Amino acid sequence: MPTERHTSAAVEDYLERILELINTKGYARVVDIAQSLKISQASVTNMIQRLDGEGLLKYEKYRGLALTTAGEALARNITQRHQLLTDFLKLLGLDDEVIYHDVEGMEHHISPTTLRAIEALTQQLQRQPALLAKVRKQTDEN
Amino acid sequence: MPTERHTSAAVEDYLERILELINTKGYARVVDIAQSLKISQASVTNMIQRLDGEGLLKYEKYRGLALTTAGEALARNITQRHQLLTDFLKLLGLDDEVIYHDVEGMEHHISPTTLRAIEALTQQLQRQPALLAKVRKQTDEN
DNA sequence: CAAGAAAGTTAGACAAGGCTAACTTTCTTT
DNA sequence: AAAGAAAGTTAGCCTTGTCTAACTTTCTTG
Repeated sequence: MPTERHTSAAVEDYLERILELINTKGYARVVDIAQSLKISQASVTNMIQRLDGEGLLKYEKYRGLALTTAGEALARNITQRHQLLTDFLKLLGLDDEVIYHDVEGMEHHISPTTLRAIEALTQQLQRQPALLAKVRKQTDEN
Repeated sequence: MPTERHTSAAVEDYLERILELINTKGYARVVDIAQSLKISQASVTNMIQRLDGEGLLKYEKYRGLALTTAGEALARNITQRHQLLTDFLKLLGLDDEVIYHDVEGMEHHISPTTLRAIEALTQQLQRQPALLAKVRKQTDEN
């Protein structure tokens, strides 16, 4: 049985970006992760070593890294949360910048149950363009 | 012009609880705040002194504290975010426990714009019991 | 293929926010 | 009003996650 993970927001952010880099560039170098998260390379090296210790990725000094099964599962999970929340907020007609910022903050604090509910809601809302129009209008008022 | 506040999640949590205590008991003692946030009294004393320094509350050693205008404004703002998010999730039929947990995490990361949109959505959804029923059913499926 | 550039690492510092233990002040109770 | 209880404070420590500066390894390129 997979033992319980108690991942911090920071760890989730790292894994999310690493997966994204691997998916888009094929690999994730320290320098890329640092740029993507807007933190120093030193900080990345540090965290990478910790994540290796925690079995979330395999790391070879000066060489490179790859997510383990556990790490990838976690990364995919976060990515899914990110995507679902983004889809939901997009539906409400919010700016991409605002969406990105808020999702980045909220994604670490949403439980599976709530996520499911929002997924269901998003699905239903997609069939209610009139209702969505009202929401958008009301939001933009002022 | 009120200078920009860059309050941490921790600061927001303190202010929120302090306002809640004042509203329900009429005052907020260190021991109450500690119990409410499930942290030690020492930590509370520490933070209280910091918040006094930042002008968010007025504090007299061994005596008591009161929110300043700025502190109360902030506290009300957080409380509003909390309430709005709670109302929204309640509509989706989620458990109180889940709602509480998720709101507690998310409330610190939601921008005014997104909050407005969710407020508008909540309002519209209240007139769509059939849609909400579908969402709830879909959420509970397995 | 050697030297400079780029990437990666290490060491040491720092801020936030939490803790415990020990001490002080205030409150309560007799 | 004195003593014990409750509340509050201080000091010192810890963890997380960040940083800069200095150093090492790897890559690139003439």
